Amino acid sequence: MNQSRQLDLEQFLPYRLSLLSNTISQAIAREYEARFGLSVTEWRVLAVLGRYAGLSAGEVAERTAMDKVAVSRAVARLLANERIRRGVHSGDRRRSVLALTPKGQRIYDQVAPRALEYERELLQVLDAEERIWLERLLSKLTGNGLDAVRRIPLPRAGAAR
Amino acid sequence: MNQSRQLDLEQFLPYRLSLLSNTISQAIAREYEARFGLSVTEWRVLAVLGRYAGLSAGEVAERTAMDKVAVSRAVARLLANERIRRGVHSGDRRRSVLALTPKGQRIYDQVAPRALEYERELLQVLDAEERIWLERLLSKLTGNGLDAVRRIPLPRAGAAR
DNA sequence: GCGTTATAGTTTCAGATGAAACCTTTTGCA
DNA sequence: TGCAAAAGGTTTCATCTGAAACTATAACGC
Repeated sequence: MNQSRQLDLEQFLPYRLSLLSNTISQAIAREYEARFGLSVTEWRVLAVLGRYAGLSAGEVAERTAMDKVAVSRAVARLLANERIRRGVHSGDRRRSVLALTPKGQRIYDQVAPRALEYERELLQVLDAEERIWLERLLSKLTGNGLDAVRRIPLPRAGAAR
Repeated sequence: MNQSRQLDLEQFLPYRLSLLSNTISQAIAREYEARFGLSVTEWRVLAVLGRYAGLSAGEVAERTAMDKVAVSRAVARLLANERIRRGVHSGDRRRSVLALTPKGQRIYDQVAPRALEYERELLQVLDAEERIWLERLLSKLTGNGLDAVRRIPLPRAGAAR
């Protein structure tokens, strides 16, 4: 990256990651929106429920790394479109129990293979060895890397406001 | 990644990238905001101008991968706080000529090393070989990978709306 | 039991965002 | 020249977003 010292945005790791990630996400999001009227948040909820029916809103939030407000809103829209249904947990009436409707299932069945195709296409520019490294680097950065970043202390104020 | 077929959000490359990128960005953004009252967009503009004084708004947009609306707003706020100044290009009065003020420069001088520290901290969990691969993978994915994704054709409608 | 605290989820409010419309200056060209 | 089209930026509008406040239910401590 930067051979350290001067900061160059184009070379700055967080910036590069953000650029890569946003470009990919937007390309996919555009298609979800155009074909199914699905936002990214709705798509994530759908994807998780397609795999694990019966989750509560909170559990969906965990698995999608969305906050509960975002989940609540995505769920509301999916319900309005009858793509999911909501029941109440027996034994805890605060908890919801979410699952795809047949309509939601049909959308999921179309969207999921599409998503995998995007992934395949992206990975296709990498050879086998590179893919292994990618997996390894992603895991390491997501695990230890994020922990390290989170441990960085805020420096003493010095407010240059 | 997915050994293909079933879609599992946690294993899905675009999702993992987005998660990693957002977590890092948010950690840094929180500090910019707390210490300098800088949003990410403002910070990006500042970073680019700290390195290349005299750019126009459009040139800033290119280098930061922000759209011109976002740049316009970030510039407006930075101007209001007297962190940058704006001149008019001699010979093209549509064009702006942006540069840091001394105040902006002082902030840049504090923020830039901090940004590099975040990057260092993140990279610290990787050994030398891994860093080389990271560089290589990022370049490849950002170049060919994104091209490949962009080439994916939209499938015939089939609207399951 | 019964008040206090915690948890699941929704709503509100205020700020951020992107697309499209807009204004101004410049460019291309008949 | 003079006018249509393009380019640099800004504003508007409708939507999205997160934090904090709020509602309803459940769990805890006595």
